[in-house]
Amino acid sequence: MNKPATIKDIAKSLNISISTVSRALRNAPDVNVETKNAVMALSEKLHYQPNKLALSLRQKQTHTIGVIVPNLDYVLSMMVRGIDEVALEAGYTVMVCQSNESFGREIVNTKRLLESLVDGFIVSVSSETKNFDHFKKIKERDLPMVVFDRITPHLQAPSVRLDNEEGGMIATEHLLEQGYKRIAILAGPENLGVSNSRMQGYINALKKHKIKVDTDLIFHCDFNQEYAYFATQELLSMKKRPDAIFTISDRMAIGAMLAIKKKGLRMPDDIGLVGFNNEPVVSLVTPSITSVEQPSFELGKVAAKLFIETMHNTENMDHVEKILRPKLFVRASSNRNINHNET
Amino acid sequence: MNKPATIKDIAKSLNISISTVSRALRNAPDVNVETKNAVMALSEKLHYQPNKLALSLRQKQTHTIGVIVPNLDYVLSMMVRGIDEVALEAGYTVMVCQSNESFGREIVNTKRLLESLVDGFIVSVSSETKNFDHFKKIKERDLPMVVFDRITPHLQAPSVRLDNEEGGMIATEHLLEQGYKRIAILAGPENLGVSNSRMQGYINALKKHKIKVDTDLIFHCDFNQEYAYFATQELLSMKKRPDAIFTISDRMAIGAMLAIKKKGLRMPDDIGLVGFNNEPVVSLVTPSITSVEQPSFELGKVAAKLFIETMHNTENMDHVEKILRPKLFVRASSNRNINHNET
DNA sequence: TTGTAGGCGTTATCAT
DNA sequence: ATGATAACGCCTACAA
Repeated sequence: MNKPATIKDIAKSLNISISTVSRALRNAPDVNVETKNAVMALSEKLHYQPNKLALSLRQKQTHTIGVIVPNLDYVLSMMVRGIDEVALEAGYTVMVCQSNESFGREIVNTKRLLESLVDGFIVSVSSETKNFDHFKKIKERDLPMVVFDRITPHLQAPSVRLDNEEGGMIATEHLLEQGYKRIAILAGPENLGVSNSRMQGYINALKKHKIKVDTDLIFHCDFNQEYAYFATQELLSMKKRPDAIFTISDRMAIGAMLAIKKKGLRMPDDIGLVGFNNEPVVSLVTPSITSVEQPSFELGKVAAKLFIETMHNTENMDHVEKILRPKLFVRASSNRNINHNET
Repeated sequence: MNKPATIKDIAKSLNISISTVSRALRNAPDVNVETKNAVMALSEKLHYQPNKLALSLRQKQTHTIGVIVPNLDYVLSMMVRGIDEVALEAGYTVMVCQSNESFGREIVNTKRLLESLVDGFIVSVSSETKNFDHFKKIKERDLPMVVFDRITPHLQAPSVRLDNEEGGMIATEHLLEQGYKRIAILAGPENLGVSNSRMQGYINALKKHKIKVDTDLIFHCDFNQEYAYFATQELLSMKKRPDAIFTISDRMAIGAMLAIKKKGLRMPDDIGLVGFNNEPVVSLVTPSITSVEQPSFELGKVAAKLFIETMHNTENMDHVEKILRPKLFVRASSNRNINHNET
């Protein structure tokens, strides 16, 4: 009872050939009803399950998708859940690897998944990655690959991403509408696409409103809370300090908030603050932080769907680009209207 | 160039037999140095990689560990990283499935992983699970299984967990030392082991300090922020309200904090608050929340190590139980000493 | 309608 | 030191 039953066992037990069993199981048209029933009954009884390894070996596909992500923070783990959901439904299993934002780790993960003979990849590249040769190996094997979230022009592949420019735009315009005049931006590393796009949105918004872009108000720093804290301290010690800060992630917004509080400034009165991602934490802190939401779960689903299309499609789809729209959630940190009405 | 090379290709190309190639590759002792070198060189050139499916099929093991977790929140994702770390080093690949705290989903995941022919399981059971038949199938297949974090007496298997009783104990004693007299506890669902253990620790601490346990101060509610919010509101509207609350998770602590603030009470003066897990969020809110930390990453590593031991060990290890110790991080929400010195 | 045989990529057991 | 062969579990021409 402890080793799984095989078609061979069934065949022997029923005194028929293996191929007949095989046919019956996959109910081929040309098999006698009686034998089919007999096979079905027995396979049921023995809890027969086809051996995936044998199948994969034979069919040369594992029905597995390799997913590589830089980390599993709130946003990405939601995206992965979206991917998982769609993949499962389509009969695929998902293998998730974290690169921990490390280039080396990303290479190792790619290699491991390639060795695991996944049928294709859904990838979000690490912030450290500047060389893309390891991904080219995927193409060389003719495996489908979809990039999502952190996309890059260096990779020719169908992609799914947020309209980060619009995200930067609506965040900045919101601050302008609230009457803020000197809006600073805490951007991420200079080579990171999402960061640059959000910053471009910020610049576009300013231009649209005929406001001169002041490069002193543009700050690049690492993608985390600590750096944002120190960067904000610098910003706040300028002779003409900004009266609002837009950070391109919520983690950075938290860092900025700590620096603002330490300086003794109040939000939204003295200074406005807007983050990005709309993670749960922004509504837990005081004041709650306005943030740009991206439809992460949905984005993951779209990525998986696109992958499956790509897989079933013979023609090249590298040019396909799905772009989802962000949405602003206004909260206390930047809302002068509401706050004035509060007790 | 697009299909991976096989030993067959190498053999043909070198005009030697497949088995010789196989031996050379795994550098068996009885193979001519020259041929070995030739094989090595060519396999290098062709980027030969053994086909894992074929290997697995042959050896009847996939070198894959199935991991089932109720969710991927902060604590569990750290644990999974710990598992991953050790597993990788030992040559295993990890397949992670989330049950989303759902019994049905847990069954499906078990089934899928079983079908994927994983070599064994590392499991943390969902809060909804009361029937364990699906896990018994694992045993029936003679596959090793380690349970971690959310363990249960219903499952006979080696286990790794936090000393939750001690966690409840140190949290409660800390509150007592800070001078709090009427300490309430927000516990989780009644059937959840971790919850009961932490509560037992709470009770033990009270008993140790000769304080009568008041069942009115023991509140069971769902494991999340919202329920904790409402439960706290109820607690605070008692005629003799508690002067401290110990919640068995940080999420619940946040809920409690919101209710406390809404009621206009101040922490730590009017009321003390201690959470559990030491998630990053507890140091971001105001006031920061005292919390019991569990060594999650370490716990994951221990679980994986135990798994590998179990796998390589013929004798039954079901009785083995590894217990890690918690540590209290004192913060503003319960620290009357420090806070009195603050401006 | 059913059975035979070959193959997916690998290793292990025999021979040679 | 090397080769032929069977086997892992399954599928699919092809033959019967």
